[in-house]
Amino acid sequence: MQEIKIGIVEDNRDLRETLQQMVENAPGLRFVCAFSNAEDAIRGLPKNAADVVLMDIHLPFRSGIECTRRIKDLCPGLQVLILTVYEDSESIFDALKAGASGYLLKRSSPAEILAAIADVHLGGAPMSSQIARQVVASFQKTTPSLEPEGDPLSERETEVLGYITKGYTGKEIAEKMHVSINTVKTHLKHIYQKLHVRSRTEILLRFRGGAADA
Amino acid sequence: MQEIKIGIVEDNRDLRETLQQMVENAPGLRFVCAFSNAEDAIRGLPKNAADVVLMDIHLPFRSGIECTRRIKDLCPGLQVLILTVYEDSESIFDALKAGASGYLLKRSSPAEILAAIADVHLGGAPMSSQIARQVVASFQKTTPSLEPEGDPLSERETEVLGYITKGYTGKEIAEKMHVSINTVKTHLKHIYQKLHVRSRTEILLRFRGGAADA
DNA sequence: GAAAAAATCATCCCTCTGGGTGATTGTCCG
DNA sequence: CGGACAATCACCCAGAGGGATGATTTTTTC
Repeated sequence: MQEIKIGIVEDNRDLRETLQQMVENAPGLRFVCAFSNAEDAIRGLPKNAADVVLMDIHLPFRSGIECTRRIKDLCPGLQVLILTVYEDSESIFDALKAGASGYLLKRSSPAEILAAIADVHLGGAPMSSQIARQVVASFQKTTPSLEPEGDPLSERETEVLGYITKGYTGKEIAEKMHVSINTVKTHLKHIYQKLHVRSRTEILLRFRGGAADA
Repeated sequence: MQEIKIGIVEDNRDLRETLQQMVENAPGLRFVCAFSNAEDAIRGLPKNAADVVLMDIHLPFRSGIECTRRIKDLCPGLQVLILTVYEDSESIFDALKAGASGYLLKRSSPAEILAAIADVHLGGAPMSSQIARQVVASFQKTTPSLEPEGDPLSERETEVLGYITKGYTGKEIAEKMHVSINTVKTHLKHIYQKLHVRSRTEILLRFRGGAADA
């Protein structure tokens, strides 16, 4: 197998050089570049054909998350491994959303770090199962309950809601349910009231992920 | 710490009894019930206050995935750990969507199985990093490229698309972008042409997950 | 049996949406 | 310079969407 080419983005000089040496001494890995800040990385990384980038999540100006987003935009094939001190769910979560493939605690042993690099290069996504759980949880929200606990939808209303979330128009729903368009509209109004929304669009937005933002 | 109460759903008698013995002999775990098919499990599990259920993914009639969905519907707090022979991405993926908290290969060592149970009970989601990667990938689709490779959206169009996916109306977008509603409509028309859709609804459906179905 | 909730349908009204057509102003590139 | 493209705006039109109000029937519940 070809050597895995490694880039490093880390503002702490000691850690950066430690990582670099670790990579240089590891069989199967080749160190190709290192940067101490996001700007340099965004400019420099596309020129160096790295396979995997170790990215500190805490960078001076632009954060590692923003940097990850930009890098993945420029080089979609490149794998980003987030380096972090704390298992701060929030930011790791954001990093994954930004396109990171996994993450690594800075206190990990060299062996763990090398294993994670190999893992990510083989198509894995190294992460603790705590984080995995959060990702899975967010993932499962693609089919959430959607009921505001106060006023349950009636059977027919639930049915209409199902069609709405699948993108059917009012007319199509009326046909499928063998009722008039007016009936569908009435159900729809009740659904809107109960879910506190004012349009199908709002339902579609709630359905699968209020987690999406820029 | 309180003992973790374990339920088992597995049609193969040998494996079921092996698992049961393993649980009974493990400190910190207590075996509470076992079922050989989905129907019994769906009826019996709610009565037994288990914390974690080991669920075979291949069950005779109703699959373990469907069973998981039902169980999670009846007992949302209960954690389901999928048991599988193969790392079949597709079905593991579906199981996670159905509400499973993680999965376990049947060929895992007793130590690994016990570790996974402890993990899931502590809020983790045990899974191989290969599966984690797939979950992350699906997760990242919340902000997909959406471009059909043929005709890239212009800068302004991309901007409008961004607002659309956040649920803004045409009028609101016009205000935010400091242009007339007509301009927004024009951009919209071009976006529809390029993405081959005919409404915001279709965009919302494409955006985040064509993976969602009943 | 009476009250409450669901399901059914209708009519009016007004706004938003999506499609068609066309026009003007830039800018970038050969 | 001239063509291509992006961005801007306007007008028209048909239809879908959403709000308000009201009515009838069935089912459920007390």
